[in-house]
Amino acid sequence: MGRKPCCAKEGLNRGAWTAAEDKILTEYIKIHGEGKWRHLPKRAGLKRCGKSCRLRWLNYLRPDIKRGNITDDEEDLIIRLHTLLGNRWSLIAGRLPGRTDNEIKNYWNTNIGKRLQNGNSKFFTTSNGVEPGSSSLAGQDSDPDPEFDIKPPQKTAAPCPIPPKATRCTNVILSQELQPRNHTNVTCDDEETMDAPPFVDSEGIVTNNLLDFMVDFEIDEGVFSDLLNTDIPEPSCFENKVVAVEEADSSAASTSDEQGCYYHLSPPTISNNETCLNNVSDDSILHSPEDFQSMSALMETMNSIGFEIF
DNA sequence: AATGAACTCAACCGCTCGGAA
DNA sequence: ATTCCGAGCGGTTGAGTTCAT
Repeated sequence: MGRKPCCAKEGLNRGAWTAAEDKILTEYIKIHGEGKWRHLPKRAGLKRCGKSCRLRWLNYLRPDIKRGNITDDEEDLIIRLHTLLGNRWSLIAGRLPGRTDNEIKNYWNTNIGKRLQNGNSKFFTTSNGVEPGSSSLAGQDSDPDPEFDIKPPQKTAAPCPIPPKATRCTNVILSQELQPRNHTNVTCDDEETMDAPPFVDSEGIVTNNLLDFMVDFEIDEGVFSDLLNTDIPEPSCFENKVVAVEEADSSAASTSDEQGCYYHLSPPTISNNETCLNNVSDDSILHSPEDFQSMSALMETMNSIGFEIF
């Protein structure tokens, strides 16, 4: 016996909204504001469930909704953020003013996802600037260029560096050569870093290399999604160099508190030394378009929240 | 022109989370 | 500590539209 659908009540309208219903809902929200969705239909005189009203308002009627095609810039940003965040559409939508999570989700599923399945995207570029599989968007059916054997983000099983739900981000590793100044949310923890667990890369290979040139910071009570939306008042206080984000092996965390929520901002490759960091924008250190994809996505995101990237 | 396939996207569904009681 | 409820999220559905034959 499953749960009753919220619109199961007899007499409620379902399906496409009429112009009249839109008008009623818009007028009501203009006067009374958003919220109390469950009671809204009755009070507004709509034969809809609250959930349906909420969705209609958020995805279609809101005045700040941006209509029209997704621009190239927006698409690039969607791809970058998806690389970073996975299918967290609302979070992605939050970075694209006027776009809704539903719209982005649909766009991804019908455009970008499909294109990536063919190993082809405007976003991925080679070191010489040539578009991988540059057969263009129109050439969706063409075979992917083996040189750019991009593994597209899987619909469900992709090992996204960020888990599906917002997770506390307890540790951020930044470049050592630049010391942070005081900030309310960030504390430097050099001593602990020296005793920090070895870095474990995505292949499960343990190395201490990163600790040679990384400093560990703790973000108190930080949640990664919050971090992405944070307005950092004094970006210069960080003066850091962030390269990429990678989930460390949670089993390497020293306390149970840290397990399952332990992240490193790290270079895309762990085999290089400090020069890797300094030359991170040099494509030569990137081993695959995938590296470029994830790194660029992170760089842009971190840059947008005030981190200095080089 | 007719028809079926493919595509798009608004809407729905089930689930989770967080706050209030 | 537990339960309830409102709200929000991501996955899925299906009606309408466009495209190909």
